[in-house]
Amino acid sequence: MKELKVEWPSNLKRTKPRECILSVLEKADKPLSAMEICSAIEKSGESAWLSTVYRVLELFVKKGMVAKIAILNGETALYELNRFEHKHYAVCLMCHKIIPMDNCPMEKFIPNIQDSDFRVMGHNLEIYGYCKDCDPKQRSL
Amino acid sequence: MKELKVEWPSNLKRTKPRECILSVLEKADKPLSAMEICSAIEKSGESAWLSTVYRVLELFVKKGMVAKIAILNGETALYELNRFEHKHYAVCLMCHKIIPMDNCPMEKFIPNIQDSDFRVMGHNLEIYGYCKDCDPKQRSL
DNA sequence: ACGCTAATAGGAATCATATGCATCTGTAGC
DNA sequence: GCTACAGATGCATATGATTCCTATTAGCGT
Repeated sequence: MKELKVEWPSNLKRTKPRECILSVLEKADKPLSAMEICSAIEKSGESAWLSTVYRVLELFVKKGMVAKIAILNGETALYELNRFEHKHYAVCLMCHKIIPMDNCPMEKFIPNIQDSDFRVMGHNLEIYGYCKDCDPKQRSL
Repeated sequence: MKELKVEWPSNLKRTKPRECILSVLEKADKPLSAMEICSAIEKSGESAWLSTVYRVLELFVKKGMVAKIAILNGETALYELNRFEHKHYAVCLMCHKIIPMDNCPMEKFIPNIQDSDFRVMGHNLEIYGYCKDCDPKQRSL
Protein backbone atom coordinates (compact mmCIF):
# COMPACT_ATOMS: atom_id res chain seq x y z
CA MET A 1 0.00 0.00 0.00
CA LYS A 2 1.45 3.31 -1.01
CA GLU A 3 2.10 5.94 1.62
CA LEU A 4 -0.45 8.63 1.11
CA LYS A 5 -0.77 12.17 2.36
CA VAL A 6 -3.66 14.15 3.66
CA GLU A 7 -3.85 17.87 3.34
CA TRP A 8 -3.56 19.70 6.63
CA PRO A 9 -6.62 21.94 7.01
CA SER A 10 -5.53 25.57 7.11
CA ASN A 11 -7.44 26.35 10.29
CA LEU A 12 -5.97 23.43 12.19
CA LYS A 13 -3.25 24.20 14.70
CA ARG A 14 -0.04 22.29 14.11
CA THR A 15 1.06 20.69 17.34
CA LYS A 16 3.55 17.95 17.97
CA PRO A 17 1.05 15.23 18.94
CA ARG A 18 -1.14 15.96 15.96
CA GLU A 19 1.75 15.81 13.53
CA CYS A 20 3.03 12.61 15.09
CA ILE A 21 -0.34 10.94 14.87
CA LEU A 22 -0.87 11.93 11.27
CA SER A 23 2.61 10.78 10.35
CA VAL A 24 2.02 7.39 11.96
CA LEU A 25 -1.19 7.01 10.01
CA GLU A 26 0.54 8.03 6.78
CA LYS A 27 3.13 5.31 7.26
CA ALA A 28 0.64 2.64 8.34
CA ASP A 29 -0.23 -0.14 5.96
CA LYS A 30 -3.36 -1.08 7.85
CA PRO A 31 -5.91 0.53 10.15
CA LEU A 32 -4.51 1.12 13.65
CA SER A 33 -6.04 1.32 17.09
CA ALA A 34 -5.48 4.33 19.31
CA MET A 35 -3.11 2.32 21.42
CA GLU A 36 -1.11 1.10 18.43
CA ILE A 37 -0.75 4.70 17.31
CA CYS A 38 0.37 5.62 20.79
CA SER A 39 3.10 3.01 20.95
CA ALA A 40 4.23 3.80 17.41
CA ILE A 41 4.79 7.36 18.57
CA GLU A 42 6.68 6.25 21.68
CA LYS A 43 8.83 4.01 19.52
CA SER A 44 9.72 6.96 17.31
CA GLY A 45 11.13 8.72 20.37
CA GLU A 46 8.28 11.18 20.87
CA SER A 47 5.72 10.92 23.62
CA ALA A 48 1.97 10.91 23.41
CA TRP A 49 -0.83 10.39 25.85
CA LEU A 50 -3.57 8.03 25.01
CA SER A 51 -6.22 10.57 25.90
CA THR A 52 -4.59 13.03 23.53
CA VAL A 53 -4.48 10.43 20.81
CA TYR A 54 -8.19 9.83 21.25
CA ARG A 55 -8.94 13.53 21.25
CA VAL A 56 -6.87 14.15 18.15
CA LEU A 57 -8.30 11.17 16.29
CA GLU A 58 -11.81 12.34 17.02
CA LEU A 59 -10.85 15.73 15.67
CA PHE A 60 -9.30 14.23 12.54
CA VAL A 61 -12.44 12.21 11.94
CA LYS A 62 -14.53 15.34 12.30
CA LYS A 63 -12.27 17.12 9.79
CA GLY A 64 -12.65 14.21 7.42
CA MET A 65 -8.93 13.43 7.37
CA VAL A 66 -9.27 10.08 9.07
CA ALA A 67 -11.83 7.28 8.96
CA LYS A 68 -12.83 5.34 12.02
CA ILE A 69 -13.76 1.74 11.48
CA ALA A 70 -15.01 -0.95 13.81
CA ILE A 71 -14.03 -4.56 13.44
CA LEU A 72 -15.44 -7.79 14.83
CA ASN A 73 -18.22 -6.46 16.99
CA GLY A 74 -16.35 -3.36 17.84
CA GLU A 75 -14.07 -4.46 20.60
CA THR A 76 -11.65 -1.78 19.49
CA ALA A 77 -12.00 1.07 17.07
CA LEU A 78 -9.41 1.35 14.30
CA TYR A 79 -8.34 4.43 12.41
CA GLU A 80 -6.88 4.96 8.97
CA LEU A 81 -6.32 7.88 6.66
CA ASN A 82 -9.42 8.69 4.74
CA ARG A 83 -8.69 7.38 1.28
CA PHE A 84 -11.71 8.91 -0.33
CA GLU A 85 -12.07 5.83 -2.48
CA HIS A 86 -13.56 3.90 0.40
CA LYS A 87 -12.53 0.46 1.46
CA HIS A 88 -13.81 -2.58 3.25
CA TYR A 89 -12.01 -5.37 5.01
CA ALA A 90 -12.26 -9.07 5.55
CA VAL A 91 -11.41 -10.14 9.07
CA CYS A 92 -10.17 -13.53 10.12
CA LEU A 93 -12.26 -14.97 12.93
CA MET A 94 -9.28 -16.84 14.28
CA CYS A 95 -6.23 -14.58 14.10
CA HIS A 96 -8.08 -11.27 13.61
CA LYS A 97 -5.93 -10.43 10.62
CA ILE A 98 -7.42 -7.67 8.49
CA ILE A 99 -7.37 -8.13 4.73
CA PRO A 100 -8.45 -5.35 2.38
CA MET A 101 -11.15 -5.89 -0.19
CA ASP A 102 -10.97 -4.25 -3.56
CA ASN A 103 -14.60 -3.87 -4.39
CA CYS A 104 -17.77 -2.78 -2.66
CA PRO A 105 -21.19 -4.36 -2.98
CA MET A 106 -22.90 -1.07 -2.28
CA GLU A 107 -21.83 0.56 -5.50
CA LYS A 108 -24.86 -0.45 -7.44
CA PHE A 109 -27.19 -1.43 -4.69
CA ILE A 110 -30.30 0.38 -3.54
CA PRO A 111 -31.05 -0.49 0.05
CA ASN A 112 -34.66 -1.23 0.75
CA ILE A 113 -35.03 0.58 4.07
CA GLN A 114 -38.35 0.48 5.87
CA ASP A 115 -38.15 4.21 6.61
CA SER A 116 -38.48 5.36 3.05
CA ASP A 117 -37.21 8.84 3.83
CA PHE A 118 -33.97 7.66 5.36
CA ARG A 119 -31.07 9.69 3.97
CA VAL A 120 -28.11 7.37 3.51
CA MET A 121 -24.78 8.96 4.40
CA GLY A 122 -22.53 5.94 4.28
CA HIS A 123 -22.06 2.38 5.33
CA ASN A 124 -19.82 -0.07 7.09
CA LEU A 125 -19.24 -3.54 5.79
CA GLU A 126 -17.17 -6.27 7.25
CA ILE A 127 -16.69 -9.74 5.87
CA TYR A 128 -15.66 -12.37 8.36
CA GLY A 129 -14.29 -15.84 7.83
CA TYR A 130 -10.98 -17.66 7.90
CA CYS A 131 -7.79 -16.53 6.22
CA LYS A 132 -5.62 -18.97 4.32
CA ASP A 133 -3.39 -19.58 7.35
CA CYS A 134 -6.20 -20.25 9.78
CA ASP A 135 -8.62 -22.12 7.57
CA PRO A 136 -6.77 -25.46 7.81
CA LYS A 137 -6.57 -25.19 11.62
CA GLN A 138 -10.25 -24.37 11.76
CA ARG A 139 -11.25 -27.36 9.65
CA SER A 140 -9.24 -29.75 11.76
CA LEU A 141 -10.96 -28.77 15.02
CA MET B 1 -42.53 -7.70 13.10
CA LYS B 2 -44.04 -11.00 14.07
CA GLU B 3 -43.07 -12.65 17.32
CA LEU B 4 -40.95 -15.59 16.41
CA LYS B 5 -39.81 -18.61 18.35
CA VAL B 6 -36.54 -20.42 18.57
CA GLU B 7 -36.30 -24.07 19.33
CA TRP B 8 -34.75 -24.81 22.71
CA PRO B 9 -31.76 -27.11 22.12
CA SER B 10 -32.37 -30.45 23.81
CA ASN B 11 -29.05 -30.44 25.65
CA LEU B 12 -29.56 -26.95 27.07
CA LYS B 13 -30.54 -26.73 30.72
CA ARG B 14 -33.70 -24.76 31.32
CA THR B 15 -33.11 -22.16 33.98
CA LYS B 16 -35.17 -19.17 34.90
CA PRO B 17 -32.74 -16.52 33.64
CA ARG B 18 -32.31 -18.30 30.33
CA GLU B 19 -36.04 -18.60 29.79
CA CYS B 20 -36.59 -14.97 30.74
CA ILE B 21 -33.91 -13.77 28.36
CA LEU B 22 -35.21 -15.82 25.47
CA SER B 23 -38.74 -14.66 26.14
CA VAL B 24 -37.68 -11.01 26.13
CA LEU B 25 -35.93 -11.53 22.82
CA GLU B 26 -38.99 -13.28 21.37
CA LYS B 27 -41.16 -10.30 22.25
CA ALA B 28 -38.65 -7.69 21.07
CA ASP B 29 -39.29 -5.83 17.87
CA LYS B 30 -35.71 -4.67 17.55
CA PRO B 31 -32.24 -5.77 18.64
CA LEU B 32 -31.64 -5.17 22.34
CA SER B 33 -28.58 -4.49 24.43
CA ALA B 34 -27.74 -6.66 27.41
CA MET B 35 -28.87 -3.89 29.71
CA GLU B 36 -32.16 -3.44 27.93
CA ILE B 37 -32.78 -7.15 28.27
CA CYS B 38 -31.93 -6.90 31.94
CA SER B 39 -34.37 -4.11 32.64
CA ALA B 40 -37.09 -5.77 30.58
CA ILE B 41 -36.74 -8.78 32.86
CA GLU B 42 -36.87 -6.65 36.00
CA LYS B 43 -39.95 -4.94 34.65
CA SER B 44 -41.64 -8.32 34.20
CA GLY B 45 -41.17 -8.96 37.91
CA GLU B 46 -38.32 -11.41 37.63
CA SER B 47 -34.76 -10.58 38.47
CA ALA B 48 -31.65 -10.99 36.40
CA TRP B 49 -28.06 -10.11 36.83
CA LEU B 50 -26.22 -8.35 34.11
CA SER B 51 -23.35 -10.77 34.28
CA THR B 52 -25.76 -13.65 33.88
CA VAL B 53 -27.42 -11.94 30.95
CA TYR B 54 -24.06 -11.58 29.24
CA ARG B 55 -23.13 -15.17 29.91
CA VAL B 56 -26.43 -16.49 28.68
CA LEU B 57 -26.35 -14.33 25.58
CA GLU B 58 -22.89 -15.56 24.74
CA LEU B 59 -24.16 -19.10 25.13
CA PHE B 60 -27.19 -18.44 22.94
CA VAL B 61 -24.93 -16.97 20.28
CA LYS B 62 -22.74 -20.06 20.41
CA LYS B 63 -25.83 -22.26 20.07
CA GLY B 64 -26.90 -20.22 17.08
CA MET B 65 -30.16 -19.13 18.68
CA VAL B 66 -29.24 -15.47 18.92
CA ALA B 67 -27.29 -13.09 16.71
CA LYS B 68 -25.01 -10.44 18.10
CA ILE B 69 -24.74 -7.26 16.12
CA ALA B 70 -22.69 -4.12 16.57
CA ILE B 71 -24.04 -0.72 15.73
CA LEU B 72 -22.37 2.64 15.16
CA ASN B 73 -18.78 1.73 15.87
CA GLY B 74 -19.73 -0.78 18.45
CA GLU B 75 -20.30 1.27 21.55
CA THR B 76 -22.77 -1.37 22.63
CA ALA B 77 -23.50 -4.83 21.34
CA LEU B 78 -27.08 -5.67 20.48
CA TYR B 79 -28.73 -9.05 20.40
CA GLU B 80 -31.70 -10.42 18.51
CA LEU B 81 -33.15 -13.82 17.78
CA ASN B 82 -31.40 -15.44 14.91
CA ARG B 83 -33.84 -15.11 12.07
CA PHE B 84 -31.98 -17.38 9.74
CA GLU B 85 -32.94 -15.15 6.85
CA HIS B 86 -30.35 -12.60 7.84
CA LYS B 87 -30.98 -8.93 8.20
CA HIS B 88 -29.24 -5.61 8.08
CA TYR B 89 -30.11 -2.29 9.60
CA ALA B 90 -29.93 1.37 8.85
CA VAL B 91 -28.94 3.47 11.84
CA CYS B 92 -29.72 7.13 12.37
CA LEU B 93 -26.60 9.10 13.17
CA MET B 94 -28.60 11.54 15.25
CA CYS B 95 -31.13 9.57 17.32
CA HIS B 96 -29.54 6.13 16.91
CA LYS B 97 -32.84 4.67 15.84
CA ILE B 98 -32.45 1.31 14.12
CA ILE B 99 -34.44 0.67 10.97
CA PRO B 100 -34.51 -2.76 9.32
CA MET B 101 -33.55 -3.22 5.70
CA ASP B 102 -35.31 -5.74 3.54
CA ASN B 103 -32.58 -6.65 1.12
CA CYS B 104 -28.92 -7.44 1.21
CA PRO B 105 -26.26 -6.33 -1.25
CA MET B 106 -24.18 -9.40 -0.60
CA GLU B 107 -26.58 -11.80 -2.20
CA LYS B 108 -25.07 -11.64 -5.62
CA PHE B 109 -21.75 -10.10 -4.83
CA ILE B 110 -18.36 -11.74 -4.97
CA PRO B 111 -15.95 -9.91 -2.71
CA ASN B 112 -12.57 -9.30 -4.21
CA ILE B 113 -10.41 -10.10 -1.19
CA GLN B 114 -6.65 -9.77 -1.46
CA ASP B 115 -6.16 -13.10 0.31
CA SER B 116 -7.60 -15.23 -2.43
CA ASP B 117 -8.01 -18.23 -0.16
CA PHE B 118 -10.08 -16.41 2.43
CA ARG B 119 -13.10 -18.51 3.35
CA VAL B 120 -16.05 -16.20 3.85
CA MET B 121 -18.30 -17.20 6.74
CA GLY B 122 -20.54 -14.17 6.93
CA HIS B 123 -20.70 -10.43 7.00
CA ASN B 124 -21.93 -7.38 8.86
CA LEU B 125 -23.35 -4.43 7.07
CA GLU B 126 -24.62 -1.22 8.52
CA ILE B 127 -26.00 1.72 6.66
CA TYR B 128 -25.83 5.04 8.45
CA GLY B 129 -27.56 8.30 7.75
CA TYR B 130 -30.48 10.36 8.98
CA CYS B 131 -33.99 9.06 9.60
CA LYS B 132 -37.01 11.01 8.48
CA ASP B 133 -37.41 12.66 11.91
CA CYS B 134 -33.82 13.77 12.23
CA ASP B 135 -33.05 14.72 8.65
CA PRO B 136 -34.77 18.13 8.86
CA LYS B 137 -32.95 18.96 12.12
CA GLN B 138 -29.68 17.89 10.56
CA ARG B 139 -30.15 20.07 7.50
CA SER B 140 -30.97 23.13 9.58
CA LEU B 141 -27.74 22.96 11.59
C1' DA C 1 -35.59 -37.56 46.84
C1' DC C 2 -30.30 -37.38 46.31
C1' DG C 3 -26.21 -35.93 44.62
C1' DC C 4 -23.39 -34.30 41.05
C1' DT C 5 -22.48 -30.82 37.83
C1' DA C 6 -23.26 -26.82 35.83
C1' DA C 7 -25.45 -22.23 36.40
C1' DT C 8 -26.24 -18.05 38.94
C1' DA C 9 -25.75 -14.09 42.19
C1' DG C 10 -23.10 -10.71 43.54
C1' DG C 11 -19.32 -8.09 43.27
C1' DA C 12 -15.01 -6.73 41.80
C1' DA C 13 -11.75 -6.41 37.85
C1' DT C 14 -10.67 -5.01 33.22
C1' DC C 15 -10.64 -2.71 28.91
C1' DA C 16 -11.47 1.00 25.80
C1' DT C 17 -12.65 5.50 25.82
C1' DA C 18 -14.00 10.09 27.79
C1' DT C 19 -13.59 14.03 30.84
C1' DG C 20 -11.82 17.69 34.02
C1' DC C 21 -8.45 20.83 35.09
C1' DA C 22 -4.04 23.04 35.55
C1' DT C 23 -0.33 24.02 32.65
C1' DC C 24 1.76 24.78 28.38
C1' DT C 25 2.17 26.21 23.38
C1' DG C 26 0.96 27.84 18.62
C1' DT C 27 -0.10 31.68 16.30
C1' DA C 28 -2.51 36.18 15.33
C1' DG C 29 -1.69 40.81 16.04
C1' DC C 30 1.45 44.11 17.09
C1' DG D 1 10.49 38.89 17.23
C1' DC D 2 7.39 39.42 21.27
C1' DT D 3 3.09 38.99 23.75
C1' DA D 4 -1.31 37.51 24.97
C1' DC D 5 -4.79 34.41 24.76
C1' DA D 6 -7.41 30.71 22.84
C1' DG D 7 -7.04 26.37 22.45
C1' DA D 8 -4.23 21.96 23.10
C1' DT D 9 -1.91 18.79 26.00
C1' DG D 10 -0.36 16.16 30.23
C1' DC D 11 -2.02 13.73 33.62
C1' DA D 12 -5.23 11.71 36.68
C1' DT D 13 -9.41 10.06 37.38
C1' DA D 14 -14.24 8.76 35.77
C1' DT D 15 -17.31 6.04 33.06
C1' DG D 16 -19.69 2.45 30.58
C1' DA D 17 -19.63 -2.06 28.64
C1' DT D 18 -18.22 -6.41 29.38
C1' DT D 19 -15.75 -10.20 31.74
C1' DC D 20 -14.04 -12.76 35.61
C1' DC D 21 -14.12 -14.90 40.22
C1' DT D 22 -16.04 -17.63 43.83
C1' DA D 23 -19.40 -19.19 47.04
C1' DT D 24 -23.94 -20.65 46.76
C1' DT D 25 -27.90 -22.58 44.41
C1' DA D 26 -30.68 -25.20 41.29
C1' DG D 27 -31.49 -28.48 37.20
C1' DC D 28 -31.82 -33.07 36.14
C1' DG D 29 -30.34 -38.03 35.63
C1' DT D 30 -30.71 -41.93 38.53
